[in-house]
Amino acid sequence: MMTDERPAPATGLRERKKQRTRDALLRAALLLFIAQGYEQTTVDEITDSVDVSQRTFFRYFANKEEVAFAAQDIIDSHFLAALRARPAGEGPLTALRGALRDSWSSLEEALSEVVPVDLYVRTYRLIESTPALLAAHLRRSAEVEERIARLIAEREGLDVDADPRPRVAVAAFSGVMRVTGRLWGQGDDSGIAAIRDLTEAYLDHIGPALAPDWR
Amino acid sequence: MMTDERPAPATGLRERKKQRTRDALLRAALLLFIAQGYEQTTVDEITDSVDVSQRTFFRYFANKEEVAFAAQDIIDSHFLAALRARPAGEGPLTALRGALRDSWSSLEEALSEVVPVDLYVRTYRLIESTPALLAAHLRRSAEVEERIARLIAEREGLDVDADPRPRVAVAAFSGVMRVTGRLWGQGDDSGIAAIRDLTEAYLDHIGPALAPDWR
DNA sequence: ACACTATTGACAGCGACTGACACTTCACAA
DNA sequence: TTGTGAAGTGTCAGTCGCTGTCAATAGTGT
Repeated sequence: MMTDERPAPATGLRERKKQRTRDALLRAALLLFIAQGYEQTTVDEITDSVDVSQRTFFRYFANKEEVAFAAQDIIDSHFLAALRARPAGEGPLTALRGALRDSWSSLEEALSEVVPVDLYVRTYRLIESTPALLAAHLRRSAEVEERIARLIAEREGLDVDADPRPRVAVAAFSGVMRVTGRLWGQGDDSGIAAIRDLTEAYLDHIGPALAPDWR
Repeated sequence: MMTDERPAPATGLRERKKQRTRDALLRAALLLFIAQGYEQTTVDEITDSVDVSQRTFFRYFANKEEVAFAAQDIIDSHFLAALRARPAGEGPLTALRGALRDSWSSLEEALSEVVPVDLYVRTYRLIESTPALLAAHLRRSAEVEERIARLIAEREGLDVDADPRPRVAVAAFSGVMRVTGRLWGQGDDSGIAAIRDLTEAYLDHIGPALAPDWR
């Protein structure tokens, strides 16, 4: 659920052991999901392949869904961090686009510490094509949007609940990102560069698309 | 799941009986959801209070969620119908706003044939505040958005997959509607007029919010 | 009145998830 | 180094959403 704090130095043997089982569960789950589909994979299958009890799985992940969003968690907090790092002088949309660029560039590195990048890409496709996961994804995204809106409002010294602009801007921005994310998942080119360029291109159309007349 | 066709004249006694059990299940479920919360209500409770078997419930509704969206179904198809009815000459955003107006005005009547309006309002609040239902709501909305985008593309004689503008425009528009829907659910004034005015006001901010600088 | 078939109830079973409790294993201090 | 407390885990039993099956019942058209 979007951890903001770093996992702490991990001192004892106990900690390391925990980390290892969590990793094992995560990878086993994602591989199984990709191989057989999300709903076709039972929690028992996951835990059997890691040789822990089913109960243990639910001690690490609140539910079966959550394991599918481990990578997305990182991406989201990565973006939020990038946004916070943008210079205060920038306008809202400039900051958002800048944060997008920044987070794309350093993403692969941060991501691969937890999950191989190509595994993430295939997981993302799975999320987009599995109704239950897509629903969870959208709900999570809504939470992130709210946080982004608050950040933007803060940058501009506004009250989110009084001025509509922060939420409206973020809604438009996020809407475009949803569209490009979906298209990326459906398309052939699954590289990080592809989604980045696609998003940039679509963001450029946000102005023209809102013109009263397209002709 | 978004019925486009009218329920047909309903001839036989059999049909009427079916309709009655469906209605009974629907109302009983919504009342229980509102009274005790969605997750705190079991399907058995619903069916017991209508005196049918649990199996019957699942013959009328694919899952427990679905029953919560019966009203939303009507609203969505109502809006789509309104959009289709807008004159071809209008620009995309004008048509969307027009459709919004049109559907608000005739909504209460169409809605109350299935569910009392105040029951719907309380159900909506429940959806917004119940994570599982919110997720389902967002996924359903995403489907509606796709249909809207296709309609807009059709109006403008464009290819949805080639020109980004239809999806981008709809994404921005829908994003704003999500925001206002959420605020409406949180606010005190739960009348239809309130959400209508709020949405109109927020839509007016979509241009300014996208300006490079807000100062 | 008579077959025909749509609708239902009863029952069994699966999979996600939870609470309770006992057991193992690490951590830390005496 | 050893004893003690706590953290982590496994086992078991149980709830709830949901599905398949099959026999019983109740409208329908002749």
